[in-house]
Amino acid sequence: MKQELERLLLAALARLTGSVLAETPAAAAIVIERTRDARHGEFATNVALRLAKVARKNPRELAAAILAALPPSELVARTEVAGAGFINFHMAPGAYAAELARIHEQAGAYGESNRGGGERILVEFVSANPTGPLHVGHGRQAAFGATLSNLLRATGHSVAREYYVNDAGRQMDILAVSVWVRYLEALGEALPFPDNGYRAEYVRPLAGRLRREVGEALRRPAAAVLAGLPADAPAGDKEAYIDALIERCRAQIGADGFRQVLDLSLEFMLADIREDLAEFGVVFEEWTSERAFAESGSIDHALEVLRGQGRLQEKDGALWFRATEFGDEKDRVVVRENGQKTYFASDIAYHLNKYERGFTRLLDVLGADHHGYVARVRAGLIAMGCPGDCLEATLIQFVSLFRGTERIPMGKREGQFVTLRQLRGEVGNDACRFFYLMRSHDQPLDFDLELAKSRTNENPVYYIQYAHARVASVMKQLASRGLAFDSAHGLASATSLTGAHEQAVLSALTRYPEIIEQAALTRAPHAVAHYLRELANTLHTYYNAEQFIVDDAAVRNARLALVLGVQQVLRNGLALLGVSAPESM
RNA sequence: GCCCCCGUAGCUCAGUGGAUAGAGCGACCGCCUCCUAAGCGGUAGGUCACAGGUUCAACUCCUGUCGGGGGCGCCA
Repeated sequence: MKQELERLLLAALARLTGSVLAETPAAAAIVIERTRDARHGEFATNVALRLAKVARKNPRELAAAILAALPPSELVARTEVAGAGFINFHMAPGAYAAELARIHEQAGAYGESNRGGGERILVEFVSANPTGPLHVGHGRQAAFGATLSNLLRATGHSVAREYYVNDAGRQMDILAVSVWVRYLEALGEALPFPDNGYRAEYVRPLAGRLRREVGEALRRPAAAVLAGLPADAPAGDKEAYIDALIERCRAQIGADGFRQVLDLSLEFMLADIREDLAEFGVVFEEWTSERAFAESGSIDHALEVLRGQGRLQEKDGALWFRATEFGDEKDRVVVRENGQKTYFASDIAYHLNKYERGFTRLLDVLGADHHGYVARVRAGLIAMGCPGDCLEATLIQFVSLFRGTERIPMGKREGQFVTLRQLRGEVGNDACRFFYLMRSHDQPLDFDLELAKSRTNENPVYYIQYAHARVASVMKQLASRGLAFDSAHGLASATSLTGAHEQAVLSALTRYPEIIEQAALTRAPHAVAHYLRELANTLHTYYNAEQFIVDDAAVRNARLALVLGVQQVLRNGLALLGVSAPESM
């Protein structure tokens, strides 16, 4: 409906071009909104107010001129100039009936558009280090990234979802050495666990697996492992200690042995993460390994591009990227004194690679702690000749778990650690996805386990699912009375849906495409969650106020067509969120 | 020191520069002889942190102040 009005307005403005207006405004300048107050009609636009200045006319006069030039449409019952110069549109009942018919016809595709014009977007999300299971914070990023991808697809973008696996670097070494120490322990060697190691429980089964695979081949006496190592925390430096321990491990079991432990750990953790996400309904087109990426020479390629642009500089034995020339607050090291490429070098190389693969928009879903990272990577991209605005980062604020009013402590390195899997197991996937998406991403999330589990009216997930199930229940009731829904009859009679409740339902229902478009554009999946609650509310209200299964066949079929339309839209919206739409509850 | 996010009803939060700022929960009062009461209706509850600025129009944009949360300083 809104699109039709936009088309009409644009036509009117084109007609006025040359006389009242110097030039036709861009389509993007036309803003049509739902009205807050039904007395102002269903839609309103402020174009006259916005164009008044350049047209050198007073807004109300301009609005009247626009209305005079507006092509006739059977969807619009009446228009008016209101207030300071708003144009209000009152829709004809036939407009809603036509939209309802469209819902029935398009079914699962209702709400989709091609606004994106096939733009190629790469959405990178989760990308958690494979050094442990996903925790509840990653869960929020997973739900957000998956739903945002769904929204972008629904609005006509070509979307690829990607997980960047940080399988190179020191954290993986620390995991490997942690596994090795647990393995030695299991074989009876007495040695302390490193302060900076991965202490959590999931490391032990990894050690068990290593033991099954290699037997005692990688066993070394504790005395040989520990001899001459610096002191660990608290007396010494835990970083220095773990680095020394990693070196000792390599010396004791050889580079191949170390690699074996590392690969086994990596494979195990990655399989765990992949399975966890799949069970959560989150899938990726691509899992990019940082290690494979580096070995392919792509980082060197990026550094060559930078060098070619004259953006690199040697200083203090290290190689620097002059990021300050691109708005970053300081220059950045890309190759350290010891010859190792930095994480930053690999990051900008990876983003260059995305761009070179043909993606014109790189969307990173990141934890809120990564905010400093964005300006750096953007600076790198610009320096390498990519448009800086192709990179867009969405920062996801943190999640706190509550059991009622009691906060559940979390910490990654410590033993206590609430995983996504534990959370899903406790509250279920549906509540999990919905609760994660209920709040704006830049709002910290307090996730109440008790609320998410409760089967009461306090729980918004069930409220929406119940509305869907209720319609299914009505249809069962219909069948049990020996009646059938006549779709053609119902849609033809839909102009009779003029009651206040019916109007409210129709109004909410037909907003769906607008919500989807807006949510995709502003990267705001929570708008869908809020909308679905409102739509469910109109359905429940209508349900309480009216009988749907009545004797008059025209009324009955029209009402059923309406509630089936609601059910369809609820199903479509829940699908975007990754929440199931049950037939009964 | 620098950076990011937030400040809206008792609580938790919505609100792409528009008309009288909304929802849920909590509180209070009502509604099943009826398609699922996991539901519905009503009442009460507001200096949109504060001060300037931009604008025909500011909860919304800009600057500053105060308050809360988080991050950064060749670590990944």
